[in-house]
Amino acid sequence: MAPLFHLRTVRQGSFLFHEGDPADRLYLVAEGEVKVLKHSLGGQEVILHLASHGDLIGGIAILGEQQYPATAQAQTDVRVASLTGQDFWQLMRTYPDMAANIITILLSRLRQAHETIHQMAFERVERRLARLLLRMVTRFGERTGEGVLINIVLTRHDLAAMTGTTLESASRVMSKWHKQGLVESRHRKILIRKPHGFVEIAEDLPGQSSSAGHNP
Amino acid sequence: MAPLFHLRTVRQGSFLFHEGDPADRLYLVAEGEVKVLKHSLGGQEVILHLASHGDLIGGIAILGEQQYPATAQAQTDVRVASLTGQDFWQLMRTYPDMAANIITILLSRLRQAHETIHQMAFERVERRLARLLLRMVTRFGERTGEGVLINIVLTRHDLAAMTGTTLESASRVMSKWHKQGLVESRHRKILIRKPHGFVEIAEDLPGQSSSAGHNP
DNA sequence: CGTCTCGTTGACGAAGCTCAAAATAAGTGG
DNA sequence: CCACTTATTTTGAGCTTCGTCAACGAGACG
Repeated sequence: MAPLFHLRTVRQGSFLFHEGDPADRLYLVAEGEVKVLKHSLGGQEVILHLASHGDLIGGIAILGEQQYPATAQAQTDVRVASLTGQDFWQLMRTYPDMAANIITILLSRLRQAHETIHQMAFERVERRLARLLLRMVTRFGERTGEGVLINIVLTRHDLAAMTGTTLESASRVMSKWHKQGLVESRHRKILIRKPHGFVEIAEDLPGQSSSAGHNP
Repeated sequence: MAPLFHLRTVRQGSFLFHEGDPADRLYLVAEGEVKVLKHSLGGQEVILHLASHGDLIGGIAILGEQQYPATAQAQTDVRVASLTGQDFWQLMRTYPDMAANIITILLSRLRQAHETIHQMAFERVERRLARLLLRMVTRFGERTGEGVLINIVLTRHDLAAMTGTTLESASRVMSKWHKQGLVESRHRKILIRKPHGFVEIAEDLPGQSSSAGHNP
């Protein structure tokens, strides 16, 4: 089993692979965060997935397709195991339980992707961002005296790329929320002061702020 | 093996399950087309996937989640095999090669979903529609004397739901293309007269029509 | 021939993208 | 610690795409 794997450390900001590269290997994330993204012609990006421990990246290599359809970049320092598509199948045959694991992972990812499509079709930027922050809170949130800190570096650019909008729009919304006392920025990280406020925005609860119903 | 499966025929328009239903079974499509969709509060819908022979529907049941996150509706008359999540795992254990199959299917689906997210983030309605039609051509296209017929019933509503836009916008674009002699409607089906025209729209080729470059 | 679904078209407005510029924060080397 | 450089964020103004509301036309079907 050992020889099939190839362990590697990737520094923050480095790329595991770029869209269009020959898809020869797939990666299992052991530690850290990897973002999977796609670029537009104009240089903007969408983040399709933020992978953590146990996640599969570049799975397309399993299919024997020619090229990676997306780019993978380390969001933090990362440790990964990489293997070829062939070795992957070998591994599945040897340890059938792993196949079950992979299926589970893929199903979750698919559900998440569908959720994103749904949101992009129907929900406006503000709400998409609110939902994103709530998800980030459950994944990276740490209680502090002042609120919940999302303990990962997230720039406005990242937020925009994760919600399918522009840097400017993301900034505007964050800035508005800051004025309302909902969030705070702390060294590139986001501090949520009133988690409940975001639930109100994400779902359609009244809250006590600004515009009430949108259903005239 | 036989007793694990439960074969069923579903008539066009009927539902396999609705979003929110208890997710007790998953389905393998034997014949016909099933659309997987989600509704907005306002009653609009997005089509997340159009499943054909060999496809997996309601896979979420495998995870043991409580509810289906989407709705599945027969686009044509359909034959499906259904089984419980438990039986699914049983099946995987008995026929490990099936696991490989499922992984392959899920990876393709995930790639497609990512492609959709990318398009919704960066591309405008017209181009999304053009790409959709090209995909439909490769899947359901049949050469005829007048062009390529997409041999499946697709209303403007369907087109809108598949591209994440509104019925009106889809209609406007189709109508414009009709005037340009690119498409024709034939009993709820779409006839593509100039496939190459769509490639020009989908990619960013000049063609000889309307607005040229958008990159000033 | 009436009814129903589907498609077309127009007018209007708003969300959010683009372009532009300035302000702030974060690093860096001395 | 300060001066300087670079990255990030904020904010404004104008404009475009697209969604919304509304009305009408056309085909299908009993």
